[in-house]
Amino acid sequence: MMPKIAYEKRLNANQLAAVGSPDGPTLIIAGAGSGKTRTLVYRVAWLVEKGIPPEKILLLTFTRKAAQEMLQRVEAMLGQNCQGVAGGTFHALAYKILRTYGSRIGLPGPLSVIDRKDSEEAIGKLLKSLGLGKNKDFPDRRECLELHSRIINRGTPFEKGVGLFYPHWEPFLPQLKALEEGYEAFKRQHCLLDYDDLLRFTLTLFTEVPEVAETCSASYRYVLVDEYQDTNLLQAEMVRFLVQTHGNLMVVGDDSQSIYGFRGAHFKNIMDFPRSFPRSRLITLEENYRSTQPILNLANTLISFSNERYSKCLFSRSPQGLPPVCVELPYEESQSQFVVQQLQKLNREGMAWQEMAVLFRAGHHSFNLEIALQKQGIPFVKVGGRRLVEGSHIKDFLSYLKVVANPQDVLAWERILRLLEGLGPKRAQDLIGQVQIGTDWSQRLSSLQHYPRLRSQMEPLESLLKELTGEALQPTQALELIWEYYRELLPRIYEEDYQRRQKEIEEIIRVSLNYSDLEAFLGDLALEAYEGEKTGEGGRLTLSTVHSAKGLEWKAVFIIWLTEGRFPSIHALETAEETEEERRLLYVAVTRAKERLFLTYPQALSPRAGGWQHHEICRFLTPIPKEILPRLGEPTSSEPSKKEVYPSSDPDNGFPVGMRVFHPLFGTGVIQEAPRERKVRVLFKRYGSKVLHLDFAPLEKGEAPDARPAL
DNA sequence: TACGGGAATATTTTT
DNA sequence: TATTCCCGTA
Repeated sequence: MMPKIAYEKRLNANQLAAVGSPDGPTLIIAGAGSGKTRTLVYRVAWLVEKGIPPEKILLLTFTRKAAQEMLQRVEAMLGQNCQGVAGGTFHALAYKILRTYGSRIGLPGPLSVIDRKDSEEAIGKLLKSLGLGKNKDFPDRRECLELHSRIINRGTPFEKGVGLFYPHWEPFLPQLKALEEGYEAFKRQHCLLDYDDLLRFTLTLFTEVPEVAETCSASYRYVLVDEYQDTNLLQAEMVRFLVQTHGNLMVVGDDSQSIYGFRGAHFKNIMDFPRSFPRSRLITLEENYRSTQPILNLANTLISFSNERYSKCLFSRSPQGLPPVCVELPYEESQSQFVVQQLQKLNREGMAWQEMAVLFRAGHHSFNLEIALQKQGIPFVKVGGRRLVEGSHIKDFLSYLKVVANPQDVLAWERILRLLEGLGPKRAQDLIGQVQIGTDWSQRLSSLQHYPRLRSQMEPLESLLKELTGEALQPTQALELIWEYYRELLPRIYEEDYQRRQKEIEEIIRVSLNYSDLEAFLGDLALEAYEGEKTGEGGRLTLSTVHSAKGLEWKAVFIIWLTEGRFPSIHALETAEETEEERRLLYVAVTRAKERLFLTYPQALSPRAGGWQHHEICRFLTPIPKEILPRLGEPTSSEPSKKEVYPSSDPDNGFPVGMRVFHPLFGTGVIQEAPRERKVRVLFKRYGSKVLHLDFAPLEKGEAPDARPAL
């Protein structure tokens, strides 16, 4: 059969080599913008054209959306349906496998995936029952979960992990250990899996039941993995099992874009590929089709200061272009103003909103800008940061469905119960108890009849649950029944903004239309693997965290908040390794831009600390020559005098021992001692004790900071 | 016990 | 900004 696609005309030599790779392992090192996605798309098309049944191809991507988009492109090229191609994230695949074979390792169904909020909830309960809840020095539930997850994803034994990653919590080791065991027991007892469990148990399954691994592997003939630099050890192991029967593996990645170290990813994975898979082919894609040369010059310079060795130097076909600029501004407000002005200017010059993006290190860095955009009526979507399914109204709403899918899910039961008026944490806890609420829920609920206030609320709830469990319903049908019940409660709970929340619930119902299987629906929601709003929806500016911007591109890109402590994040500077990852993160951000790139930073932090804190420009930009990165904006001379910021110069610096202080980056802490002038030792709950220069303001109750200087 | 209201507090990144 | 904490009241 004549191939429909003229591969030679549409691909460069290296891309072509990759697309036509013979069987066996292949590693593709693909620089930013080098047509990595394009190559994968053509590879899938090529395989299908060669007669490989689509369902024998497994495409593992970082998000479900990425997989969907690639497959759409394949279909467009071939004019042929490729829905059979298995695509999605490692976590989604793991969940599918565990639902099928989990019973082989003592995980009989139903299995519910719990998200981070649920995990925190569970840990919070345990903290309380272990009597650790009120100890202020003990890590809170969020911190406990972070510790737990980090240790699992690094594959470290528990005790060692605590000492290694969280030495200042080592005194609590026995309690932490008890908590850890309690958490594992809790999940197992109630058939709950957290994100880490999905990968962990899949590996356990593959290891302990080899024939399952073999079956899974044999159901595919070609495995393709995108963003391989961001896989962790567990995921790499999973891949190894999945290709064991055929060895046909193609991974694509870029060591310079490894930005998920906090999740245990290490670019060592990609470096070790040739050793793990002997006789593998290596193909490098260096030609950049995305950005102009001035932007690439910045990217190349940026990464050249890295301590680690990188092999690539990006070069472009479009040498012409405006240089990127770095703009210093006095305050956050001025930064927002500047960005808005430039956006409007570009838009007037003919650039559509969807061709532009603003990127930042952390979700909340865009708050101020969002307000400014709203004022100006600039349409935008925000990606990353807060998640739809983590809203408490969504969680409440879905709880009714969750208990149908998994009657053991006490987290969902508790939510349902607590929505009843007159039923608080205590009674909910009593009802649920330590035992499984399980199938006898109706009996338990009827015990509520004793409380007069609750009696009238019981009837609707019971009949809802009966309807839901009565006959097998489609997810959408079930949700509509629930909505009938829940829509009454919504305005009562969220008086202010229940309309926004109502819209979000309707969005969830819309998503459910694509599903006929309850578990799959809930799983995809928890794994963020559903198709949200249609992609390519027109006319909106994108605001995104850098992490969520991975793999995407825009004509004009703004990167904001390039100050020490924000970008790079103060939380990521403990080790040189973390700092290097921040550098790569900036590299990723910079390489998103096709034509225009603006880097901005305000010189002062928000005035919340009671004074204006002078802030340094991001360390990665300091050594960049002006020819590569021109600087705009005058350094402001309005640095506040020490007297304005620090109210007194008492012998103890005005910071007496025991006083609570607020540091804009470390949060609140307590002064332990003031050993020298202008130096204090402060104990921060989260970061332990630190000696700091007096560069922050005391926390004065009730006293608002001075009015902001006019811009 | 539940719950309202006001204050405190936390904000890295994602599955 | 938005959740979580804490306390007084019913």
